[in-house]
Amino acid sequence: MPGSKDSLLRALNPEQRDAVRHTEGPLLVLAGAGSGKTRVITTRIAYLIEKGLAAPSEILGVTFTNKAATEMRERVAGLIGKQRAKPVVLSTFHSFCVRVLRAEIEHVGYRRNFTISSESDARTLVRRALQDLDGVRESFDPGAFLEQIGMMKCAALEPGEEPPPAPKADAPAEETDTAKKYRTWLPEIYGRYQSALRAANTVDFDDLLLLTLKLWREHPRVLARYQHRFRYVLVDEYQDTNQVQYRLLAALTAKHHNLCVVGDDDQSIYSWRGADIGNILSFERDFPSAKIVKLEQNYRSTETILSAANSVIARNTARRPKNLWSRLGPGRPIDRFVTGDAEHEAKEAAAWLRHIQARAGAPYRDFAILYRSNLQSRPFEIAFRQAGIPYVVVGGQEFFDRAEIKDLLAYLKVIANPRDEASFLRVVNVPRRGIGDTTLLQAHDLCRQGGVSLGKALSTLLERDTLAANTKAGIRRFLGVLAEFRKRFRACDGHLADTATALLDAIAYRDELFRTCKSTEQFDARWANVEALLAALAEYESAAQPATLSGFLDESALVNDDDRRSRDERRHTGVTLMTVHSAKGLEFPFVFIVGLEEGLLPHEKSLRDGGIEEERRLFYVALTRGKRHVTLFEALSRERYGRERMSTPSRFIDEIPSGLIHTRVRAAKDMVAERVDAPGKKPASRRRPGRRR
DNA sequence: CACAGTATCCTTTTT
DNA sequence: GGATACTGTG
Repeated sequence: MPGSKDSLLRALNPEQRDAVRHTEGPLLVLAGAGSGKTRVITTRIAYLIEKGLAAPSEILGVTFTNKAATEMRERVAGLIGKQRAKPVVLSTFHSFCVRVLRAEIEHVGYRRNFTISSESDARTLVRRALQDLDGVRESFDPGAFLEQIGMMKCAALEPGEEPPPAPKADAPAEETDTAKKYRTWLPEIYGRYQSALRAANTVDFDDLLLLTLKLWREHPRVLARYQHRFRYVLVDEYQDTNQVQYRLLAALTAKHHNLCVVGDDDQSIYSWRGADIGNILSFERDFPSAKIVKLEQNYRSTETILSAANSVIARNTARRPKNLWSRLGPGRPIDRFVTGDAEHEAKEAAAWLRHIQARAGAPYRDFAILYRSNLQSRPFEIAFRQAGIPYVVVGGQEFFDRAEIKDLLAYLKVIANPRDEASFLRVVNVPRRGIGDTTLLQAHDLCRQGGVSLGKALSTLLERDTLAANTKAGIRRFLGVLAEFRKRFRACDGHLADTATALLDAIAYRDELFRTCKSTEQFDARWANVEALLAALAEYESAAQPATLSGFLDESALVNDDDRRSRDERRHTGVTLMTVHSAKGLEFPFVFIVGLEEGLLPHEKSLRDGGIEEERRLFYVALTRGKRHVTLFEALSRERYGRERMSTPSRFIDEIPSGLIHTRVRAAKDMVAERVDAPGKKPASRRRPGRRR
């Protein structure tokens, strides 16, 4: 019977059992790919509850993705029942921090109705900081600053402090002039960016963590409440934690010391987001008396796949040695296809998929196409559609990047948070109200003098009577709408979707959209997006306990479309197309890894930054997603920067013992010849003679 | 002030 | 190839 302690343990191997039974004190579970780490976490949660060591609400399980959080919730529910599982707090770091901050942010100098700034809001803020800084009209890239600011924030560094050294060791790379320029301006830009966020009562993703840490630091009594509440803390994918997350965990568990982290240093693939692989490598130093359990039996992949993966990852130096083994038999060799270009690659993949399907009788959902970057999905979508193969593309932010969605969300944000300047500026003149740059410039000056919101500044301008009649009318209408809907949303008693619909009516957004669209098809598509957002509002409304506007906005900032669905709803019948990053934690009987070329996997940007080991881990993650069979694809030529360019095979292919791979060249002979003879953009030394026939 | 057309930039991965 | 910023014109 599910539920009893013994039956919980019976399903585990000895090491897994060790990990579950060691309940007190710090514990590191080094869980190799496919070794049952989710099973350990969920069983451990169930065990703590069954043994009466903690009430469900005293357990906190932290993950990186919403998907992982829902999956864990479902599995815990499967072990102890839905009702008892409910009070267990299972969420991402970011969602957890939003919860904390919604209740306590006033302690650290923000208002409770703060909004979370989107990536594009953030870019706008940095761009403005750059513009204000006249004298430096060099062409700085806001994104580059944002990236570095993010790195500093993840390391818990303030604007004045020394940025973290580039985390990669293998390429010392002397500093270029541009890099130097960026470095000199970084503190200034970071400082301005941060004050802009603060003045707008907005926080970015990193602030969610950073401000929670600050809150706990500066208000020990607040921290004590959380320490008291969460007797047991479990962390999934610990290898992906950054410095701030590490400190949050250390602070939170300083009282009970019951911190259980599960991870695999070989699957650390988020250093670009500030993840610090050192956290998992030095766990026992950070948390003395920690117990360490290693899980090395793999229950997922064939021996062929595993030995390929093992020999690839063995080339990395910064890792804890481990040796994954499996009892699932050798299985089939890894297949590899050399194709002509991206379109050809996709067609061959479709044909190969059909072939396997016919032979193995596998349903579409058993297949996954894994690529390095989202751009690569297109040709596969086209080829699969042509071949009549159903598919689902996972990821890509697209939906929230649509102009109409950004507009609506900006309206909602500026209604929730009147100071949210980025959102304000996005919608003041949507639809056109005759409020242009000149007016806003005046308003801006007023803001700076008076420290008031843009809305206040505009109404002051109205009184001064220096504006065109048309502009004044526009301002009145806009401010009127904001005031009215602030009131209505406050009083709407959970009827968010209806109120939002009324808002759209009030600003005649549908007409505006129709006016700006070139064709009716385009209009239909874009209006459908708006309706999808309204539907999301309605869904949130019926799911959330108290449904608030802020709550919805938090969710739309932190939860992507795919995460919204439960595992059942996600059970589709198509082939899965996604990035290797989003495949982490998943498994498929048949995995196709595509675009195995130098510059793509490993990605050229990582090559420049010297992050080759992380790229190797990425390839390792991709390989270990496969259960029965893995196929590798590469194209001899690929469009890059809008131009067709020859490519060389990924170095990682050669890191797999050649006896495990079976290569087939499907590209035209002359293309193959051309590649071999091509006057090298890449050094010829990359190619080993005789590998291709 | 609005719009259209041109110039210019970049392109990884995601909470 | 594609999005976004800037420019010049109506």
